[in-house]
Amino acid sequence: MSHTSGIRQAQKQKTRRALLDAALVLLEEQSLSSLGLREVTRAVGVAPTAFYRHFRSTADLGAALVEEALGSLHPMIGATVSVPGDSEERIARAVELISRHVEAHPAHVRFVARERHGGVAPVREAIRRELARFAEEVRTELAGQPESAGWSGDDLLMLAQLYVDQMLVTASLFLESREAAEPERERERVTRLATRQMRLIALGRRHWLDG
Amino acid sequence: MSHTSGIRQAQKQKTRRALLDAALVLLEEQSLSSLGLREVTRAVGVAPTAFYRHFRSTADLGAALVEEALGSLHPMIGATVSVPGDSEERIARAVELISRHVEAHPAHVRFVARERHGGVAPVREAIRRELARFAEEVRTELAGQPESAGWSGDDLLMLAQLYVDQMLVTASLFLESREAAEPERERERVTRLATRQMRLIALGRRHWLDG
DNA sequence: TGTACATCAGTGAACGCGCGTTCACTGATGTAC
DNA sequence: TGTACATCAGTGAACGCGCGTTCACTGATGTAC
Repeated sequence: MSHTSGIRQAQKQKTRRALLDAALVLLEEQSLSSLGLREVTRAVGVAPTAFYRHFRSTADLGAALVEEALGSLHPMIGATVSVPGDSEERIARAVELISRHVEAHPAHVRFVARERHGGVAPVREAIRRELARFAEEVRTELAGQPESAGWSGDDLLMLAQLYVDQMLVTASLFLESREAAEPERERERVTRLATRQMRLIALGRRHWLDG
Repeated sequence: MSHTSGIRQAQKQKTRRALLDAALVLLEEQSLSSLGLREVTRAVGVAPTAFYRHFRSTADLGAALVEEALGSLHPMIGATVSVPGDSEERIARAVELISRHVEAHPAHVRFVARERHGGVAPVREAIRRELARFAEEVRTELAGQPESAGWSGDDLLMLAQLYVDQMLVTASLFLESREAAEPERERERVTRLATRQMRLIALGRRHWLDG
């Protein structure tokens, strides 16, 4: 019947998943441009040649990881911006969401942070494209808020990009906090820092049209 | 006489310089964790074993590059923050300085952007330490400005870190602009974007103590 | 349901290649007298 | 200034190793009748 059900397809998906997961683990300690095909298959327990049934190269596997990692970031960014409440509540909730996302998907976050400026051009380009899409979506969210009355589309995109970059910086700090001597204390320090930075940006936003 | 003059020392320094320069060129297209010792010596035209007269490993060479790259970033950051004039003039001058720095040291900027979250832990750590030092210096600069009256040291550091991250984001955008279809147009777009983002942050700074 | 054939995910041997590292060396430069 | 010895940046051969890729294969799963 279906081409995507059946025992054979299920088994193939399972192996593919295992390759992606093994790669994510290996990429915690190295970058994509030094990741070896044999390393990945060895970690999974299949023959090196099995790799080619799923990916053309490790760069190709990397492209698949971009889609997966930014797919998981997508709902988080949407939720971060569209949270209800007053400014202060929204900021607290946004920082909380970023923190939870890092706890839930540390390998994905690390991968994006590392490969965003990494040595594999197509992967870098794929991340750049996805982040540009995110910024557009954030702009659309922002445009719907009463605080954005009178803003040009251009200025809204400027603000959206500032938010997206700030989210990535914050996510990266949360990631590093996991390896600190006292992770919980460090996580709280980052929460406090990110909250105040967001607050300052929100203040700037509020007074943007003052002049 | 001196241990650091003499023909032998001069020649050694020249080879060391050549190794660093060759590495910087190679690192435009890949990351440190995949850079090979033989690659570097081949590019310079010396035997692979000559490498060991200068560095223990490519990671060690990377650490030397951190020092060099952030040493060149150091005066730029100081100049960016301590420029005279009113807020608008200072912002324009700061963005201009970042743009010029990227034009003058593109390989250094790329190296820092790439390896800040790269796969080589000691290099990552060295960059983190240097950027923390920069943030401290920016805080000191900010503390001397009249706009900072009434600010806590903690809040000033928060703002300094926001500035440092924003500078790196902007530098990275200028770097990417060099590879755009129309580099000059793209550079102007980035200038306009970065200027407005800095302006928004400056607005937030001005109203930080309002509440 | 049973049979005969097609598909295709994963195998395992083999390949040529470039890697990092070792070692004893060479010969120009430096030093002591 | 000249001589005799020490230093040490760079050499070149050799090593064992893991890499990516090829190829013909196997055998479980899928399909047609």
